[in-house]
Amino acid sequence: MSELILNNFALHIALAPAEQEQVLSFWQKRVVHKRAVLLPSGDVGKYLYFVNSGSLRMFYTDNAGLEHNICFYPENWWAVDVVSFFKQKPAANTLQALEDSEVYCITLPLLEELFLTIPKFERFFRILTQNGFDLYQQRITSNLSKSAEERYLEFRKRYPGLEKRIAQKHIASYLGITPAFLSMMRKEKKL
Amino acid sequence: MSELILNNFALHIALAPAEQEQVLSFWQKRVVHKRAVLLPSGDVGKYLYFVNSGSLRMFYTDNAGLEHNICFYPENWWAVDVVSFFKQKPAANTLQALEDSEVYCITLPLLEELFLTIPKFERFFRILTQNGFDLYQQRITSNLSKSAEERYLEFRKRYPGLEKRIAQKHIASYLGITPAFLSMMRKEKKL
DNA sequence: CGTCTATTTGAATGTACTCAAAAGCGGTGG
DNA sequence: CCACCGCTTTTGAGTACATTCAAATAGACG
Repeated sequence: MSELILNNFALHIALAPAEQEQVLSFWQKRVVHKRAVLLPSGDVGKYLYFVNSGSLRMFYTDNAGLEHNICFYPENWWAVDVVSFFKQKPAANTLQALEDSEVYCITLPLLEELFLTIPKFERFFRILTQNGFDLYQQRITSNLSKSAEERYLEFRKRYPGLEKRIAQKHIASYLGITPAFLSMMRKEKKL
Repeated sequence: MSELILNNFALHIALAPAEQEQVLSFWQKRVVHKRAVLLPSGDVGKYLYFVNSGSLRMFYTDNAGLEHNICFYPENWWAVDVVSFFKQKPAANTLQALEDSEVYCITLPLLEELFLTIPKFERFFRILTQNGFDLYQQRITSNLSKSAEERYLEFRKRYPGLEKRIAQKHIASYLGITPAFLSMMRKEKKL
């Protein structure tokens, strides 16, 4: 069986066959059901996740109790509240499954052991953080400079096919518009 | 003379007096004039900056040629296009001085030497990246969930007094509104 | 001091919103 | 397996927040 997570590692670092076997032993495979909460806001992030199948979302709940989707994590994405996990602080956001999903997870102590065992993983996770940084930076400029329609097209480009798998209200929340407006826009513009 | 940059290091790591002296030798002090461009978009980021006095901004120029401010860096802030500097790729954004400023800068090779010489700097810059990540994440939720007025108040809280030092159009661009609307809002709401 | 750019102000406009109602879809239990 | 209940999406009408454009004023810089 070809493991998606090994292909993902291979994007940035080369692992010998023996190392691949060894690495996998650090990870725990878990199945989570649709709507399951992997990290409730306020809790300290215990795991870092790799999504093997299905999809997750991270969202912020505002003072009025409204949820705002910060990011989606379909298969082949890494999901974690960076600050909560690495600094072991209460999470400002919630991590939840959008579909029945299969994830690999690892705790911080084990991740640190992995860094000691196979040091090139330091490099791998540094690159991951930088990519996440880049993603967020693009998201900010996008929110500042682009219309709702352009942002929707960017969403479709970043997450191909995801619009058919998850609720429209989640996409609307990610774009910063109302579900009603997204619905109208898709009809008018034939998107 | 008490160095602002040393106090900044002390926020996350402890340095012995001898180390402090040694660390400073890695940095180069530079004076930049108002409107000077420290990193033009398209160039590969050569330096990482610490702002000792004055202020910088990072902005994205869209297809229509309009500038959108991603972040401000007044004194005691670290300024860098993370992806361009660490991955040595062409910058998507521009880094420019908003006021006459004094900065400390370091190249990537020298930074890597610093990591080898005083390994706890690895930790320092990892924390810095995580804090930047946190900042961006908050900015995204803020753009998704808050009104222009609330975002303006957040800006004032994050950058105390900066609204009196830089042009309103830059603040408007940071907030994602027009200068005309910011002006009107400040008048109506007495902000 | 003059020029250039930034800010203010006002009027007309548009993008995206709220609220409400109807229709559609999905999950659950009988 | 179907019927029902609840949540999601659609649709429409009226509305508000923020925009554009233009002109007047103020401020910064050489």
